Amino acid sequence: MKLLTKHTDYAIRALLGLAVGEDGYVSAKLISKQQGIPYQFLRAILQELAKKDLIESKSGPSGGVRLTVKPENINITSLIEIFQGGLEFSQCLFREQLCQNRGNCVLRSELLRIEKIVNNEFNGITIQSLADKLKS
Amino acid sequence: MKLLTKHTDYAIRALLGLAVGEDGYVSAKLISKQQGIPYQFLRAILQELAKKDLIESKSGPSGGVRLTVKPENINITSLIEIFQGGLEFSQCLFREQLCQNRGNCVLRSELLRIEKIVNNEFNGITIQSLADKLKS
DNA sequence: ACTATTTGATATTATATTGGTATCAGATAA
DNA sequence: TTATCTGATACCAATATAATATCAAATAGT
Repeated sequence: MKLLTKHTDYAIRALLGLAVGEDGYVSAKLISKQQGIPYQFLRAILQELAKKDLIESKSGPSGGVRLTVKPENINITSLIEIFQGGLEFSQCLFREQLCQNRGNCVLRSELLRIEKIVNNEFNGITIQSLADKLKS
Repeated sequence: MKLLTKHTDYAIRALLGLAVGEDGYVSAKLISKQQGIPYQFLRAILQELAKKDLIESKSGPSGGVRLTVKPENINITSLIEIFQGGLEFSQCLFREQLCQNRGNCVLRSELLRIEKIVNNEFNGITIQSLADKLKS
């Protein structure tokens, strides 16, 4: 069971690469090569990050993307939100009807509790904190 | 993103039903109806639970399944283990090669840390504790 | 013995999610 | 003008999950 999808995983790697690298625009092509991320897949991810204004882009030669937000202000929770629509550990218990029996509900409340714990943990992990760990 | 698959979800519901219900064998047919679980799907789940000796079964009319383990000794972590092979939040970072760059590793250690927290929480949730919440 | 009901075992299909690719237009630096 | 880049979008592939179907063996009641 994966907590992070490839989208989120690659987004973290790409942002981490931008954070620790030189200033200025970096092309998707280069990031793809450096981080071992499939090119077209990465492109889609970067476009999404640009839409959410975490990075900005420039077309043409010497173009690429660069951070617009400080690495310490980008946490994993927000990336999970963007690429996975949040965690929603208990969604499976809803489906069409909403809580057929009480048994669902007692489990659901536990799942929501755990979801909060995990979200809180991810809130504390930022691109900067990962970059710091990388250096040490 | 679902933390529990339907297998685990249904297993919890079925066990919870057995725990709060009358003693003696209960047929899959009845559990299926009571808990709103697809019959054949439930059968497969019950067979798995029987193999793991959490329940025992009897064929024939008036047959069915019943608990062999006290509800307080069945926790969610063990069910996740049976039906999902554990959580393994960080598996996505391995794949074929093992840690292409250091960036993976710093994230991986965080995921492992969170995985432990979640496993610990699920360890504290048992069929009995859910049954208790159900009554209150 | 016969029948209905149940589980054991196993194969198969369906659906949803995730992961990845391809294409073409528009921007821009040299 | 050309090569290099992003924006937008459509599409395909692989995998995991969810669900169904079938048949043999066990067993209780008659």
